[in-house]
Amino acid sequence: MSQPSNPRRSPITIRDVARKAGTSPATVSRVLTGSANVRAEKREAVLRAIEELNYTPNLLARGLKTQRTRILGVIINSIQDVFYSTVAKGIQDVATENGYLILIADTSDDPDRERKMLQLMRDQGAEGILFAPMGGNQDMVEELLKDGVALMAVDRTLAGLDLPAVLVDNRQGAKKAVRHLLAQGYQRIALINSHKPITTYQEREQGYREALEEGPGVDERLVMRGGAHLRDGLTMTKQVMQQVPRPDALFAASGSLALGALAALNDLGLKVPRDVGFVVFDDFEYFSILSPTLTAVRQPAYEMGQTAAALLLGYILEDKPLPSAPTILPVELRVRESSMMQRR
Amino acid sequence: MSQPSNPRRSPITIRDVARKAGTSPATVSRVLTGSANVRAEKREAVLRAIEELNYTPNLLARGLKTQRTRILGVIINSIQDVFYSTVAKGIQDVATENGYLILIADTSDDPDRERKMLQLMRDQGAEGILFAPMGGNQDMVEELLKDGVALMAVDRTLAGLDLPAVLVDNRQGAKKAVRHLLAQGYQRIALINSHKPITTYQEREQGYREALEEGPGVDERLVMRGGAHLRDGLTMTKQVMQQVPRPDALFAASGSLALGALAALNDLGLKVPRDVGFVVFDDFEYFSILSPTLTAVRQPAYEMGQTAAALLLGYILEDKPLPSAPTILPVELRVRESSMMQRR
DNA sequence: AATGATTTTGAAATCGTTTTCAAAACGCAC
DNA sequence: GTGCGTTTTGAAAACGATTTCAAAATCATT
Repeated sequence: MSQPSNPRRSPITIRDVARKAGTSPATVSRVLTGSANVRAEKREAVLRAIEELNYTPNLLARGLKTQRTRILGVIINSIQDVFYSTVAKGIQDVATENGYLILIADTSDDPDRERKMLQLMRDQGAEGILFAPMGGNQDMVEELLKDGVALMAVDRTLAGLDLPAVLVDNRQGAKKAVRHLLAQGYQRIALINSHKPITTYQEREQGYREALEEGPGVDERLVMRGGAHLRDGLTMTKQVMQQVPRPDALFAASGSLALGALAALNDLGLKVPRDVGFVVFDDFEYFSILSPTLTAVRQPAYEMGQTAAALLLGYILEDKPLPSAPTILPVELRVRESSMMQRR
Repeated sequence: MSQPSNPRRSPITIRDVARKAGTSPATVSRVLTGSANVRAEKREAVLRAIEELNYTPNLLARGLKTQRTRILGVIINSIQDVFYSTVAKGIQDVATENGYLILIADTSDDPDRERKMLQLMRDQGAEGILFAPMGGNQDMVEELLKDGVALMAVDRTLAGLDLPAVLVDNRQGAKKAVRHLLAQGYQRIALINSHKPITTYQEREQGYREALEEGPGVDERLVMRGGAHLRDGLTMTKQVMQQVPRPDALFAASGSLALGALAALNDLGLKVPRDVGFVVFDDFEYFSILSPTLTAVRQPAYEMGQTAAALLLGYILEDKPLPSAPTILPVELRVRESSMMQRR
């Protein structure tokens, strides 16, 4: 590996400031951090020198010494996904409010990548890490927790570990959605879900089941599980629509699955909501300008990021204990056209 | 500020490894970095010790000494914006390929925030910074360039500085869009644009003008400029639609402006494309499932991030010179229903 | 076996901060 | 002016790595 010759960091250090201000680095540090009092005139000399030299402290050096890097790590499935990028935005906003910067990485739901990123962020000195675990790394997570690394699960969690977490009420959200379809008069409600062992999908399915059990009961032939991509939603939907009698409504457990499902219905020449009612978990902005507009479960993504970051920073900065039970945020059903049964 | 007592970083250091392997830190460092040869048996002892102690080097310490932090900064307008998060994804992918992690921050197009973030990332040891400048900080950017900080503009740039940049061909894209409308038979094509002094908007307007000058000429009353938000698109559209004779087509200079414009047309009871033709700069995934589907200029966002990061890392890691002229990526017009004039 | 050339090694300096710790300066009372 | 208690200060030791430099060990050659 060649030794690159190009950039040099700002060469001015705390010694330069000290020299110019006619004092020692120790004193400069004291005015920098306010950790002890320094005589007014000296303080001003230092401040002046800082100003004139345009000095800013090297945060790496400071971090090395103090363990306070003011960096938080964020690991999510995909940064392009608007749900997660909204969560990230929430995290970022409270982070910068506290002078923190965020390292971000996505995993594409690959456990090895998650592992690598957890390690890397820790080594880079992140004071805390917020992540949406996809399972498969419980051993490492446990290890990290034991080592005292400030960890916080967002959106998803890991069963069996007492990992601090901020989640949304997936079960309740799904329940609301399905109850709503039932109330509209739909009877045979299919679930388009992912089979991935991720808590969100599992909880949504649970909610679906609970709602149906209050009424007509669950027909296992209508419970579909597959990949998490659009194309998976498409194939599952085509398949489930072959049942006789045909399902008269669909509950899609995620936005991508929903888009696939809609494409499938379109291919099959079925109209929403006339032929099939439709509700989706997760509300994208444009669902309200599609036609038909889509009934959806809205998740408080931004708030989730905010509260997760606030709790973690409270722990890091003020030693506030992290809640031992997950914080669960309520979701909201946004009723739109796609679930409005038209009586014939 | 209270001294928090909670976490401790992994307490095992290179000395521990050295001790366990019966050698010195220097040698451990040598096997860690491969910077010099060490006798096979010793190397193995070291490797074994590393393994057993589960040691990973403290990257802060390393970065302090070597200036090589393996961190890149990314500063964009909004991380929730799918265009920018796609750019970020492109950056991230080549970053992690090279063992780099990215610090990310958004600015909401606030110059002060941009300033602060540039400074912060530099102080945190970012080896390079990719950003989409909104103007207003040329002084600082110039300063940073002079200090030898590896900077790279993405999507937008600053005139007058020779700032390395990777951009898309906004002018050509707009030109294609407007030419297409003209070819479809539309005559009075209005522009819904932002007045912000950001290069992308300016170039798009330029392309619009150039295309019209090839044909019917520019009618200044049809050139609207306002804020960049959905609501601004809405008001501008309502306003421009009062002209007599009414515009028969709209070119929206951004996705948000387009959504506002569509809402306005809807309010006015005008149908696309029957009453007004419609093209938008920037293609969102769902434009192809709206009805009507929207004709749009697709920008290679992911590729833009990739090339920008690749160029910057080439410079940082291999001393490859940065191109002195901006790299300009081609865009593509995706023709869909909204621009299809129906002959009556 | 002795010599010199070459590799391999470890002690110590360094990166730029913060933080002890003990000395210096100050304030106040007599 | 002396003495004593406080503040204010700077020298030096961290933090955890890498790198220089010279000594020690190895190898090759005779």
